[in-house]
Amino acid sequence: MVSLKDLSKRCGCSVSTVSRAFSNPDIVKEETKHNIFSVAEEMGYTPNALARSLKNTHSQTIGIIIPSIDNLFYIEVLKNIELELHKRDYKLIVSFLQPGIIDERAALEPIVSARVDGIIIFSDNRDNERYFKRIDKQIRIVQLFTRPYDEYDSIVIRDADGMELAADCLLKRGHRRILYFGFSDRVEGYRRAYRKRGFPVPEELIYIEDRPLTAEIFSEALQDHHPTAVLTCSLNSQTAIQTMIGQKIRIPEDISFISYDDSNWARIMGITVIAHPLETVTEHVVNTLLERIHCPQEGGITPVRIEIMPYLIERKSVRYLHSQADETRE
Amino acid sequence: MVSLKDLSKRCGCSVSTVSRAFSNPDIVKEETKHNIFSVAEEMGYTPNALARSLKNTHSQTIGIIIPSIDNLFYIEVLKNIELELHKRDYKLIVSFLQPGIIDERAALEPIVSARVDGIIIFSDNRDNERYFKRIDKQIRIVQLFTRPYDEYDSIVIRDADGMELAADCLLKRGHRRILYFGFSDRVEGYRRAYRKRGFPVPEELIYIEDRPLTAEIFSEALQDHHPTAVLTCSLNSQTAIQTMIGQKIRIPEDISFISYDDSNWARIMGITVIAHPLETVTEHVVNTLLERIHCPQEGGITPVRIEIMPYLIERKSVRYLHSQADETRE
DNA sequence: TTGAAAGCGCTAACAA
DNA sequence: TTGTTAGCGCTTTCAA
Repeated sequence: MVSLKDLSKRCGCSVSTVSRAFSNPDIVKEETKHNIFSVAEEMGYTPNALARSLKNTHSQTIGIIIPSIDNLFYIEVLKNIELELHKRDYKLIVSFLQPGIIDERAALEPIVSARVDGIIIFSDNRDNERYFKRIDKQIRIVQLFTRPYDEYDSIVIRDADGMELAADCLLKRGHRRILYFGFSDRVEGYRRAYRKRGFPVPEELIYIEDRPLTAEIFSEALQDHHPTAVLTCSLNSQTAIQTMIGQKIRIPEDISFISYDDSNWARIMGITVIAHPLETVTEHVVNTLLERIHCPQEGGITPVRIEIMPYLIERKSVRYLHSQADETRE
Repeated sequence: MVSLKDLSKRCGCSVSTVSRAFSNPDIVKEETKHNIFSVAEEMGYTPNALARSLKNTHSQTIGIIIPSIDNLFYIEVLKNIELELHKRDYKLIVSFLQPGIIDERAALEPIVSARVDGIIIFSDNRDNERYFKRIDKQIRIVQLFTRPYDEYDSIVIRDADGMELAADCLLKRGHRRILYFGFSDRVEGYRRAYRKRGFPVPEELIYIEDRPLTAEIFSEALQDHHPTAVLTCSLNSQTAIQTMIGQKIRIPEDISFISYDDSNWARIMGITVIAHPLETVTEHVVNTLLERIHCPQEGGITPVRIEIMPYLIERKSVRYLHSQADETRE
């Protein structure tokens, strides 16, 4: 590939002059510069970012590690982050996790090797604490959606509050028997919604699951508790809706439904959801990371902790329950 | 960050010995090697891929450019390609296109600058032919799903054949009035299916659209033609299904439906689809690309052209139309 | 305004 | 088995 040296030969000037023409054009004579540019164009020169990065101590590259969880939101976030980084002249190295095959550590290694300027992670545990500690402080790290490490910057979503929003939306419409399938860290919002309205929390309707929900478990729960509404998280929501469709349960006529996390199918089917502000997330991630990179503060860094509030998108999956009588009739 | 030089000082040997310990361990004495490794571990050494790539002439990096079309299949492909590349010690630089903001050319530049060993593109035109021509032959290019450039390797899907599969599935079940919304390159399959069964092709039911379908257009078509079945492509499918849900049209009781391209929502809603073999695609892309990289054949390269056959996934969105009588009753 | 020279971290040919 | 040396393509002092 054509290098500065090749250009310099054809231009009859030194390599440094050619270099300056690209990286510091102001200090080189118009004429020389024009000549260099036209020769560069003619020879099809593209700067070698590898060499440049080696010399400078930044690579204009960010690494991101996407967990295997099949959440479309991650992809939206990925896309938006890449778009924003591109505008700011950063490249993105992407690595996906795969349980049992590619773990965080395996994903991290090539990224560190590539001497990225920053890394975006979604870790939900400190399993690789030792490895993380070894990553040079030069490489900035920001945690997205989770906060296992106190020492890094983080952008997280206030999921419990989001869940409260969802539960309250249902409560407000007269629902009392709301079946909950989700993570333990969010259930507090569900309980809070009941308490704030002065209703007893129906603990028997709370299913805290760390593993994906199955159609069987869901059907059983439906039969056992006769809920008027269902509130579930991401992957669980898919199982729930699929099971209900299979059983010809109409939404919202038979059962009302809110899904935590927006998705394509929820939009298509008119399911009310709790969504996350994509642009806000992107903005915070990129800003936080790049600010750290451009203004490196050695020594005691206080990690930035940004919390983002989810919001409710009302569609057509929640029915208004007028009275207790109505509820009994279900 | 700690370098080979740092290690060599602490180990009391030369930089080359340390280098060999990592890249060619067989030719360095056990003892020396062990010492080097333990010191490396202790000092937290991670090889600098930038420097290595500069010296060698490959970067173990592939670039991929994802079009803005909101097709989940691209993402699945992306994920699988990354997973496979990771296994083979390649990193992936991802760039998304954004109409009017980031075009192919803008996406390509940093990737070429990063001196990737190969590029995966989804171009559907030759708009950037001149720029492509300038990309050093050292960087291998493979086109995925489309084939605008004759001179590069390509992996494409036999979409017309896939469409024939879909149309025939409907025809077989007694449907004759199949509304088609899709791209012009696939419609031939639709026509072929009719012809093969000896039915006249209902040209009035064919809507060839290059722009996304709107709910209005779709509703009108439904009213005008009273189809018994609908056959649509990717994004059009979403509009179609959403419109039908909105109008309380039952699938398949009122109208049968097949969507070209599988998706999450299709799975959830039990929609019969034409799907693409993800693993086959991934395998071919990665193999084709890496083979080219590892066995560079200078001079007249005959581009590889791989065609992949889509397949039908039958779910529950196609109804059996027993007789003409049935059809009239619709 | 330009050039010469050193060096970023690594590899590889050559010599020892 | 190891060390010396040159060089990948670039930037950046320092000097001219």
